[in-house]
Amino acid sequence: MSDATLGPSAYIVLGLIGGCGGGTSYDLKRWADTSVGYFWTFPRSQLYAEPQRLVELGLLESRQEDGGRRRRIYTVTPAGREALRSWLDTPAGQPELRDEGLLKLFFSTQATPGMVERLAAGQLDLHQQRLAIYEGIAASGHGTMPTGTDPLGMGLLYERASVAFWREVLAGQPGQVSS
Amino acid sequence: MSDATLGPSAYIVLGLIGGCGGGTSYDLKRWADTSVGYFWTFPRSQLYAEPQRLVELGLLESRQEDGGRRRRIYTVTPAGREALRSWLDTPAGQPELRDEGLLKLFFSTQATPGMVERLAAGQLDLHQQRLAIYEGIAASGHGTMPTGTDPLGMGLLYERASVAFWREVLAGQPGQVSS
DNA sequence: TACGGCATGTAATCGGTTACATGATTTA
DNA sequence: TAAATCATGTAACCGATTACATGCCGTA
Repeated sequence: MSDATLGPSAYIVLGLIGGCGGGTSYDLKRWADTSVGYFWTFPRSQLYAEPQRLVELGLLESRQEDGGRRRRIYTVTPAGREALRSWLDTPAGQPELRDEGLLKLFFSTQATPGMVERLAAGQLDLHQQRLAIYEGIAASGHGTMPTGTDPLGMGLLYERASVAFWREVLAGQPGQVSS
Repeated sequence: MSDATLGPSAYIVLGLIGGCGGGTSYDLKRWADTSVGYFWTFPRSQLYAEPQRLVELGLLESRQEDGGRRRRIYTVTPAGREALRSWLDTPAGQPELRDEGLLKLFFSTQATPGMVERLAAGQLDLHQQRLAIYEGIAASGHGTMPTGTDPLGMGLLYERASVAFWREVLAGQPGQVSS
């Protein structure tokens, strides 16, 4: 039971469905997009494949509508709830930045002149946008899910750090316009 | 040329070999472990498979030793250098946190009592260790690769933010020992 | 020359991504 | 009722991870 070899996305599905008391793959997509999707994305098709796997493992139950779209509505089984709890209690490993922008910065000595400046400007822009979104959510009180509210806090810290970092990189480049 | 559908690991290989003027898969592993590996990891076998793909694409050349271990030594071709440059000049996308610890925190309302405290303690520990490593590298002047030195700066900011964050989470939990 | 560990690779599997394809509702 | 969009899924491919398997080299 609770085969330890499930990936994080399996638990995301379990957690989302468990937290909302059941839903369809399409529901999952919408919930994810406005919550966990800010720091962990995956393609939509995953949200169709993963629940089926979980049904076969006995961690989810699916009920199919008769008429209309005949969509599948998933709910978590007791075994599923237990599997989630057990995963939650397993110590998490070291997270990785895995930032393509940093990667490019890392290899920038092999690049065309001016590349770092362009990169930094682009990254700065993206992080500022994301920061604005997070600040909006924080100001409006909360996200959509019943959750320990804190991950947003880390998001804010991370985006602020990123903005500061890329601004610094940009400032270190020759030839940037003073502003 | 320079098929735009190569993954980041392909460019890591190109960048590492390009930066060091050639080497074996084993060399790649060692270089990666002490540099880019701090924020972007992959299994060792990837460093054997990826170069072969790149040779077929004409981005790397391989020369095989005659005697001894008969290992393959890779060097970057002009086309490879060009492909790397072109990738470096492509704007990078939004990075994701993809932090399993945050994921668990996010779903912590469905967990066993005390889980958040255990999680936070574990994460705090990991981040403190990693921060100490980065500070050591920063103090000693530099890493092993000829590179734009800056990614380490982001690593420091990120680890400091993480330490602050998990400390905060821990402080918000009932029942922790005061220290 | 035997042994231990360093070094080097291959094979099989599997999750994740892209691309494709269709049906249901709504609204003009 | 036609068009547009929302919603729902499947199929095929490919990169990445795990597991397996073996060969060289220094040293005792």
